[in-house]
Amino acid sequence: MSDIFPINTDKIDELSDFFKIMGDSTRIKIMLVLENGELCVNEMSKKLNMTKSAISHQLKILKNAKLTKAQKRGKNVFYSLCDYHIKTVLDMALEHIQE
Amino acid sequence: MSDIFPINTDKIDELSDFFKIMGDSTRIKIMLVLENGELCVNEMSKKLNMTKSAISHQLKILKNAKLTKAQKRGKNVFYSLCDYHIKTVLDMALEHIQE
DNA sequence: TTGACAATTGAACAACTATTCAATTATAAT
DNA sequence: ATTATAATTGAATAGTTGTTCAATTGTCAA
Repeated sequence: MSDIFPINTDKIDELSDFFKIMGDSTRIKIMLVLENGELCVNEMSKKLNMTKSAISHQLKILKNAKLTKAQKRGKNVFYSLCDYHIKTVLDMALEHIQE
Repeated sequence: MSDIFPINTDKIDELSDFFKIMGDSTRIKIMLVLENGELCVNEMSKKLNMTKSAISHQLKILKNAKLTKAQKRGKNVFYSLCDYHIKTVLDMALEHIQE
């Protein structure tokens, strides 16, 4: 099957996995509030009006996907975006939906 | 909640819905084989080694999302990508995962 | 040490999704 | 008309996923 594709099956899975992670409004919101700089779980929880647990679960997914990184300081864990590249993808997609 | 975001909640839902549709390997494969030009369901079914039914179900989703369009000629229905813009998003995401 | 706050964790539940299967529609050829 | 091929459809199933809830861990202050 791989001969008909310009990219192989593994890459396709990586691609769809990446989009799967982007395909959740809670995770999108988290990434958007992190665009202005790092935030702890508590602050995100308030800004997004969701439980800390729900946020934490999604942060774990984002961290595993290397989209966010965490830094513990005192009682708090501060999260930030892993790389700025992700903003380009978000902007690209935004451009697409509002054409 | 909308005041903390640069974009409103409806746009966020549109964004995540878009990524949800991209977040499936079958649909990614379909879009990739369509990059070289239109194909009918039968041809896609053979190229992707999947049943026509499975392909057809996913094509319906892609069509509803205006990512593909259909044109009936004789017994066949030929599908093609709606706009070239989607290729840019795919390439962008590919760049992201292989950095 | 005790109490309060921050964050994580795992189980449970409900909601959603992709594929399969069988049946159906539609077109073309004999 | 009948047969064969192309495609769609809906129901059913199995698998996945996001949130809630309760319990737990870790840290700081009194």
